[in-house]
Amino acid sequence: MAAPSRARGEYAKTAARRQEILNAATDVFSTSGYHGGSLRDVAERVGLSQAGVLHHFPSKTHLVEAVLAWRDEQSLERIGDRLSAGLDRIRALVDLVAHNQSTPELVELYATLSAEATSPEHPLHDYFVQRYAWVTGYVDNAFADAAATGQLRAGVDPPSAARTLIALMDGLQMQWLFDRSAVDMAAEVRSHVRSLLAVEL
Amino acid sequence: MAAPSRARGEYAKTAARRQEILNAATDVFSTSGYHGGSLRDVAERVGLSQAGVLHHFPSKTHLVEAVLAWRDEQSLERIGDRLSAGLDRIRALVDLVAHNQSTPELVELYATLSAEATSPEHPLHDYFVQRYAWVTGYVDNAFADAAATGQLRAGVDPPSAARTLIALMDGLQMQWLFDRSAVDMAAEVRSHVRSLLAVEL
DNA sequence: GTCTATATACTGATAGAC
DNA sequence: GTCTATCAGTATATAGAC
Repeated sequence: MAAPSRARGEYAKTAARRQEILNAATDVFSTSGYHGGSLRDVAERVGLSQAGVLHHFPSKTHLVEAVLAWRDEQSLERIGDRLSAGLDRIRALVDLVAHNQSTPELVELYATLSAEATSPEHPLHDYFVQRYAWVTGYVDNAFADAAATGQLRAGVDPPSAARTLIALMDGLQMQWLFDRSAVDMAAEVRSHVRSLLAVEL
Repeated sequence: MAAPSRARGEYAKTAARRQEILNAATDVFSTSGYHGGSLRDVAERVGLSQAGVLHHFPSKTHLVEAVLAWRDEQSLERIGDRLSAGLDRIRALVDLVAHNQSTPELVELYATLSAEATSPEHPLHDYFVQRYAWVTGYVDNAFADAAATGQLRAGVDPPSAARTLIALMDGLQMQWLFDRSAVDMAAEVRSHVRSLLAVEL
């Protein structure tokens, strides 16, 4: 069997470089959005030429998609132990909001890109359509589980509760991005969730 | 007294042209944002050259600021009879949400621009900081009035209720922009407000 | 008031040397 | 894997004719 022509260390170096680029790109796209951010900005931060960046990611669109894929993977690792369901899932969500308060950069990334992507021609439009569908379904299932075991206050409709909770989270993020001392996102979300439940959170 | 060198009709024509440009600019900035939208796009829609547009508005920043000033003026005319206070103010807000459902373009304009403007270097950053401060105070006052007359459910904190209501509205708009059949913004807002009140809305 | 022409700068992407 | 050089496209803004 022919061994690969490069030693293992070379691959690791490439992977590390890709990671550096993804980090820099997160910075750039979160502050300037997709349209406003440039490959040259990204390249400069990582000490590479613009063409150097395009060696690792063949286009700007590929790059921004890779950023989101990587960040989603990370979020899933945080939340995503598969046992979580029902109220546990809601608890994990509240914890995620609390955690987000320590990563304004990521919050800004999703807020900025998703707003840009409401336009159907935006390269990330389909990504965010799918993302919203997935998140809504995820939370809806959790509330439906809770309802089935009598943990939901009377009159609370799971699908509506899901839409509302996600909307609240997104909207609080906007206020928080403009003034981080103005809002305690986790506290507001926790208090809202409590108002939906018939049991302790 | 020397009369102006132009007849009244000339001024009216200029004002009409400015208005055409503002309409076109609303279109462009709402779909592409500030960074993504270009003066040439605006000019093309209104049948003018790019330099022609810059005759009426000296820069892109002036133009987008004029768009927002004009739209704010319109919104204030809708909501803004000065007698509205307390619960009436909240009712007017819910009505505004219902009305917004017939103007997706405007909803998109504010959603897109405000997300872009979270970055402090964005030309609209200060505008949106002020806007959020004003809106939050406006709603906070309404809830405080309601609390003082016993119209608020026990345990509801006016500042928190204000932040939460605004967040809910902003967040619902995002979901609605991605899929207008997925959310009934007015219904969700109305139902949320009811859960805060000790009286009928 | 509107145009054409232009200055200046920056964009994403490609070609090819090393 | 990274570079320089470059292309073609677009941007905002200005100068000056009409």
